[in-house]
Amino acid sequence: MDLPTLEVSQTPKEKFREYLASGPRPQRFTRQHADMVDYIFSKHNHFAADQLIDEIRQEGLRISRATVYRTLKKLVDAGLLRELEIGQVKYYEHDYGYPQHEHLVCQKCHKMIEFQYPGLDAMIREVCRQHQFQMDGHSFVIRGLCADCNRSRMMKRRLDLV
Amino acid sequence: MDLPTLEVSQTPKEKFREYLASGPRPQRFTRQHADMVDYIFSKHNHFAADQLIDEIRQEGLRISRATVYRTLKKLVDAGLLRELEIGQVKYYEHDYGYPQHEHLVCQKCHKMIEFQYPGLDAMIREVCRQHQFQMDGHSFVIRGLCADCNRSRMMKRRLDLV
DNA sequence: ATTCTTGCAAAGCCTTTGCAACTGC
DNA sequence: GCAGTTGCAAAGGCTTTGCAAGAAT
Repeated sequence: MDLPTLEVSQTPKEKFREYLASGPRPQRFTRQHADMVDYIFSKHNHFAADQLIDEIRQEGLRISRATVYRTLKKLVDAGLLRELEIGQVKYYEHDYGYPQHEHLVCQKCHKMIEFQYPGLDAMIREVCRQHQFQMDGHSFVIRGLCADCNRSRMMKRRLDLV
Repeated sequence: MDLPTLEVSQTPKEKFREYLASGPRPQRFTRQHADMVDYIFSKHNHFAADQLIDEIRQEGLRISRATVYRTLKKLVDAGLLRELEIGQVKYYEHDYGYPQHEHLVCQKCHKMIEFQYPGLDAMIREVCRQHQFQMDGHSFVIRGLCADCNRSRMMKRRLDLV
């Protein structure tokens, strides 16, 4: 978490419960839902489903793989999580209470660095207007080497030349 | 192909052959390689591996699924194709002789609309500089409904209200 | 002749799904 | 009690890989 969090009036759990209850066919709020929201909003920023499953198990919580996948989808619909597609894998991060941003992804250490760029939002809206395109979302990822990995590669190269 | 093509001095096939021949371990230029480059640069702009396999078959060319995947990877390394990751699937498009651009992807008809935005490149470089990030590439996709699909949805909604 | 490439089928990875048992409301 | 949820295991979609046979240089 690099960026400042926003003020929010409800806890994530309350918001999820509300989302589930509303709608034409109310959905139920289960123990598994509660455990997942509690865990996710106590820690993470970026995570893949598989990582989450491992960590949840280590925490002693019992939720099946299928339920984790199903609940992640609901959390995205509820506006609590954002879904990022990086490589072939879906990653998730907090959406509720956290500002929109883009990512630099290190191809070596897989670190994800968040950034915001002032003009980006206006740019996106302008492009959509020009093409009469009704935007639903976007993904913007810059791949490469982070400062640390780049530095260590430089070091290695210097040593190799000796 | 919406954007103007660039002047290039070599044919894609020549460029691929050259790429394969150079390097510490020269690779071979096979009939399958030639057929794929010929086919891809005679037609497509955007395509997934599976589409390509179907079309290649219909054209009467015989190349196995494994070889298509392996050759696509080489074509990307050679700088002839760019790889786009959209959803869980990899798409490919011409890189050689075609300018850098971004995509609007319609979630209904899966149309891909290309766009260029003047300030984008400078923006990316600026962000990388700030984070001392050594960029290798980027992907920028805006999801939503294209003008056509949006229009037809409007129509339908209007009819539903009658 | 040597080394790289092909084709096949099998495995891999991540994610989704059918179904019977279960549980929130 | 009714409808939605869980867990399991199996299937799904896309991509990669091991290996023996084949082809380019």
